[in-house]
Amino acid sequence: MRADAQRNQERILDAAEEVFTRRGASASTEEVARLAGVAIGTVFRHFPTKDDLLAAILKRLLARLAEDAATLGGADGLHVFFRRLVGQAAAKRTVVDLAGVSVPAAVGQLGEAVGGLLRQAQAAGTVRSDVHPPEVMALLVSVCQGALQGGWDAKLQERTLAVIFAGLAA
Amino acid sequence: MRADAQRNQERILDAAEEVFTRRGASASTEEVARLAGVAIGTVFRHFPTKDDLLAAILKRLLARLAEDAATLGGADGLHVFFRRLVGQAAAKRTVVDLAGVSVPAAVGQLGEAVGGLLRQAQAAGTVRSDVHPPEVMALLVSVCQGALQGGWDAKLQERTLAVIFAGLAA
DNA sequence: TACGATAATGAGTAGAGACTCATTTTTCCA
DNA sequence: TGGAAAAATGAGTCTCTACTCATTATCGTA
Repeated sequence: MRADAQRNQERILDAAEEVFTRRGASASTEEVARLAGVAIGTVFRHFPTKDDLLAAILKRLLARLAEDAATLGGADGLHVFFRRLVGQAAAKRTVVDLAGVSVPAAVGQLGEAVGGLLRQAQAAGTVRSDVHPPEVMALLVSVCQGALQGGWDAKLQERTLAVIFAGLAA
Repeated sequence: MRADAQRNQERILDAAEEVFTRRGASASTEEVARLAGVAIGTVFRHFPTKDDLLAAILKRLLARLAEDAATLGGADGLHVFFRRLVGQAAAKRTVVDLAGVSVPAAVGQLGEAVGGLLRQAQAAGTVRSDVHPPEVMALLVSVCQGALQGGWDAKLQERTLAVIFAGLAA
């Protein structure tokens, strides 16, 4: 891949994340191009379809989360991850507003990372042993969407997570 | 209001709920008109803007929930309400996907109804007394969005709610 | 540096969907 | 029942945006 192509692809991804994170998935591709400083045709050369672009940034977002989760661990790694996710979602309007996009592989990776955190928390006795990965993922998605929707302030984040943590506690 | 006008307004609301609940808020106004069996102009006579239509059905949905909540009560009324909401959200794609619509009054009513349920549950000793209405609403919204997004099956609904109920328990 | 291959450009196309309005139909009261 | 007000109709307008493609610019190699 030529150097300018690679540079532009990264610029486009960054711009797309910024734009879709702010204005939602219905923002126009032209706005992405403008922010990236490239022509509209360039965006479509790299991502033939708007959905391809959405899928690409969603994949990157999920991969970043999985990576983040992988650096955590220990007795309260899961709790830290919950807090980070909610904090981010409350601040931004993350792009997890469907649009029909799906990225199975990236979701799988994140799932495994979260599974790892859960196992460690259970081993440390911080979390009940009859809790399974699927409901933990479900809670993460829920609380992420909720914070996103409602723009929770710090106090509300803390109190809501307190209930969930109490529910997970041994 | 003339009889035909009232009849059509109700038909339009029903059709809109059906269509937007199924295909999401980006479904076209024409599809609503078609399902309602009226011309497109009639829809715009009753609801001058698509957002007005969305706001109207959101308001009706919230009012219905508030009414539902008001009929519940006792030690586990709150739990029943949680279960119903999640069950509905998992089945349908409820219209709470923003679209910039807001209906403060309807939200207020629902909030009061939920507040009542919380008070009763706390009086009965089913729920901890240091839990406040805002985080209960936040959990409801979260879990509703989560179920909506993920299409939870019955087992996942049960397990996820079990964690939350444990967190709320005295 | 020259040149072929790769990429960028941006005006243009096409289609979808929100909204309008002159005309026709329906309601309902005197 | 007659007729005026209210409502319904639906073809048409207008804007917005995803996507194309002939042309121009840039890159990397020999």
